[in-house]
Amino acid sequence: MKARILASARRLFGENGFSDTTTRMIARDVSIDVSTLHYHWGEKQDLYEGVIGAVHAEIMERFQEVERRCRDVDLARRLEIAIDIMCDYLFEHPEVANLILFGYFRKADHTAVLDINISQYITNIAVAMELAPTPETVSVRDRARILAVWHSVLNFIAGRNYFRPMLDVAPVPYVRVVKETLKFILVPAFTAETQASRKS
Amino acid sequence: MKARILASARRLFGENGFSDTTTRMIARDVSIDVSTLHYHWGEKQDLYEGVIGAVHAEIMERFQEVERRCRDVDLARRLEIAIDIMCDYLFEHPEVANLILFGYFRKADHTAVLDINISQYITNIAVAMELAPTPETVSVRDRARILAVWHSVLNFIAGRNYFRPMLDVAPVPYVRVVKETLKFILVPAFTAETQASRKS
DNA sequence: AACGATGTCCATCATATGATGGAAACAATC
DNA sequence: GATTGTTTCCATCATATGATGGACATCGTT
Repeated sequence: MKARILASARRLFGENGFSDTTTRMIARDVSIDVSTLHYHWGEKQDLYEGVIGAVHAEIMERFQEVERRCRDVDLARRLEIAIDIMCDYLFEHPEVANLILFGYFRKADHTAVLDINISQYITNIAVAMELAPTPETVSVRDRARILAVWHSVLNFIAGRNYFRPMLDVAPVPYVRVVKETLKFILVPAFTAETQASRKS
Repeated sequence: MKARILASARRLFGENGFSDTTTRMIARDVSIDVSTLHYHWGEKQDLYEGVIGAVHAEIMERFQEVERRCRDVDLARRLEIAIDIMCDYLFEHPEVANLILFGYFRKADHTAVLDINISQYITNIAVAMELAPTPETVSVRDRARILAVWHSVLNFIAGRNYFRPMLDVAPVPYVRVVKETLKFILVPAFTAETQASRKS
């Protein structure tokens, strides 16, 4: 039951955000009483943290997958692999994109465990892309650049119901358009610079 | 008074979103009673629409400025001008970035006037960049690409308190990092393709 | 000064929401 | 079958919030 509540909370928090999701909505979605929810998860905030924690763990798994599949591959291909994996994951779990973006806006204490640690994600990607040898040596520029792309992925997916009609494409092609767009923007930028620095 | 309420509402809605901003918060910010607020603006939703309307008008003005300053300038420079103008404007009015992003998530009727019409913005930029001769002829690809950059701008600014410490830069350099990052990503991507197509 | 229009505040209402206590159902162990 | 621990539900509370009605104030016009 605790797990069923978590799953429902994850979906609803993702759809409506923290404030616009009531404990009663979640309870009704699972067909239980509100007090049962509180029995298992304590207060609303605790349930929310449970959701964030689970999502965080999932994302870290995906990054490890990126790292595994990027070994002995050149930069352009590494970027493509990273985009493909993250897009596939997020399109399959679109509530994750929403949850992360909602997190930006929460006026909570951003030092808490509650927060999804974006910095960690960014650094992980940078290292997986071999833009730097270790997490400590990732430059501000590279982090900012990865961040920009990470934003784009999240926004394309969190705002899919908004942007898809605007682009006038069906759901399946939309995935393709998003991937192509990201690759189009990202790959030339990074590979061009790397080639230039290698020439010297 | 009506204007003072609007200004306060704009700031607070931008900080907290629609649901987490109460009419009492706004009233207290302007040092008036809640009923005075309702007297001037009707229900909360109407006030919110007032804010969105004002912001929308402001943004359209900026796009016209972009268009003016982009005449008789080559593509790379046009892109830089657009990024500079929009970044300067949004860094000066960061609540605008928040309001637009909050709009993505609102579960409202997205056909209403309430919505900030992103599609219109995107098309306007594409035409100003001379990626297409008329608004009707802007391709899906170009719209998606502009959209991706537009996302990045908004996220960098809406999430500035989140990302700036993460990048470990001071407020002033942060603006520079954001602009540089956007240009780094955007300019090569678009100019490379244009050059390629012009070569043939 | 009288009057009406406009603006502002106080008191109040109805509702939604987070949360809890206690009773009842259920399950496991002896 | 009794006992104990766990889970679920019903009833209820305290509070926050959107919203309104009516009284008072302010100001310009006559």
